[in-house]
Amino acid sequence: MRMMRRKTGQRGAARTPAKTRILDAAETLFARTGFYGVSVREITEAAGVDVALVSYHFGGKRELFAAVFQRRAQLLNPERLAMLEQVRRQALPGAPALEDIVNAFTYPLLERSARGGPGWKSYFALIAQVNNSPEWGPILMTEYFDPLVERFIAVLREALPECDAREIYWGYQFLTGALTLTFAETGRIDKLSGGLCRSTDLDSVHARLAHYVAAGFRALCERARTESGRPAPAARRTRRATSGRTGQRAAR
Amino acid sequence: MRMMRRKTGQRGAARTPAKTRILDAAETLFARTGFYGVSVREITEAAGVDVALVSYHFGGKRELFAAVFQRRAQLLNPERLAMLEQVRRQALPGAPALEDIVNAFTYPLLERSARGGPGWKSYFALIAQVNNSPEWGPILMTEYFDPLVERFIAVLREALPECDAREIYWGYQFLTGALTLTFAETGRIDKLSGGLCRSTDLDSVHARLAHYVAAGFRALCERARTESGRPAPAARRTRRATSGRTGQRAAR
DNA sequence: ATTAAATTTCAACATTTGTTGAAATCGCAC
DNA sequence: GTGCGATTTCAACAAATGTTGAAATTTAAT
Repeated sequence: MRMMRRKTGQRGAARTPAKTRILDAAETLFARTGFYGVSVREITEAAGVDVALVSYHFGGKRELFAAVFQRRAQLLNPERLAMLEQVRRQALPGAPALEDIVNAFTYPLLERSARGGPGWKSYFALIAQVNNSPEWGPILMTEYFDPLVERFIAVLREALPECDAREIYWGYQFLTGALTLTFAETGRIDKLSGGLCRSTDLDSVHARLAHYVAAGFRALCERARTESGRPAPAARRTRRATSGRTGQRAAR
Repeated sequence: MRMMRRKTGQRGAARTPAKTRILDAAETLFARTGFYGVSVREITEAAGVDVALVSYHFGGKRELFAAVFQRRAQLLNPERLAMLEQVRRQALPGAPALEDIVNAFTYPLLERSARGGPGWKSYFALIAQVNNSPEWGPILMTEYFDPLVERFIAVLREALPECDAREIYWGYQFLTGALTLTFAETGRIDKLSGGLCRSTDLDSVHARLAHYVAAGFRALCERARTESGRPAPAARRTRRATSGRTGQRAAR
């Protein structure tokens, strides 16, 4: 006889499969207190599922952690890549504006975190922690995001052809740092600003980050062009602060 | 009867007190795998000290964590504040350059992480994690750093008098994100750049970050000034990407 | 040398940790 | 229904968790 549909539906019901429920619960809890801050039992209880199923479905706690990380990455990255290529295509025969490149990098993330539901929100909070973790960062971020990042950096280089590659890498690093801290949504900016800004207001971030970062990139390239004379490690100078000469403006 | 000298050291020696050794070991290990990733026993074994001493000297594991966090913060912040005031004084009767303000914020940190010894390095890696943790960030960062941050933001506002305060708060948030990810030293930029950039090369960061951030701040203020007409949440726009008009340069 | 306080040691505590096998149950093609 | 593989349950494992109280030791002032 014909089986009924499947999925969550009413009646015979067949609720979401255990594997998915575990991933969902793990996502939430890992985002809250990190890998070691949650026990397998807490996860399975939150998922309404037996403890042993973690080993059965994933092999172990670490593999579950990686699975959580991978699940949404593989949804996200193709979309980001497509957006990047679209931006690139539209700018032909020239290179796209820096703002547009950065935007293709950040927009799919900000959009899902803002309006994709609580699962996405947890996921990005988790990324914020992993990205800043010496233990997990080099493993998970590298494995699941670096191929995409390399493509982005290539396009950035096209858009800044006379710029030393190192400036681009550092500029990208500053970008990720700013972006991931935003995802952490610790509420610190709320307190600092007395409620004027809200961590959860990712539209505000979307309106600002690309401008901020693009200007930063340009400043780095400019600096490299004009200051190439002095190697500029600085760090000795007890008295004068470093700056370049670009900044006197406000003091005049 | 007379006991022999002490223990390890030769002569009167008086090796570092247990409390300090615990803090040192905890700093290293917490930085590596976070609060839950290390047991009290691992810490005390690394410190060469009995387990019970953590409870005796600090009260418990959580209090130890906070103590680690506080120890160097109280060394750091007065110095940063002094540098900020010095920068401010030198610029009178005008306001300091943005680069100099940012530099007063970051230089004491970068300098210690680069040349202050392994303890400082661990400390900043720990900060990177705490700053991006929804669990600890709002507690520890706020308590130990926000008074200082408020002063910095006040000076930033002096330097950008016509700029909406919100731009400054967001600009600051992007700055901390970029800075703390740098402290994490995950080695990701090393792989990405094929060895061209090194996470540990904080002099490179020092030479770049202030320029990047200062340019970012200016771009935010400029955006607020010119785009105030459209509320600019965007997020719809399928075609045109955001950019301003500044970015065409490379495409020409 | 005597004393009292501060520090360190030791052993044990009740929980909780991740993982595992064997049994039970389910889904579904025959 | 029968049978079979996939999934779930249950109970238990050894190891590790943070904390504590009592005893031993060290430290420093008298």
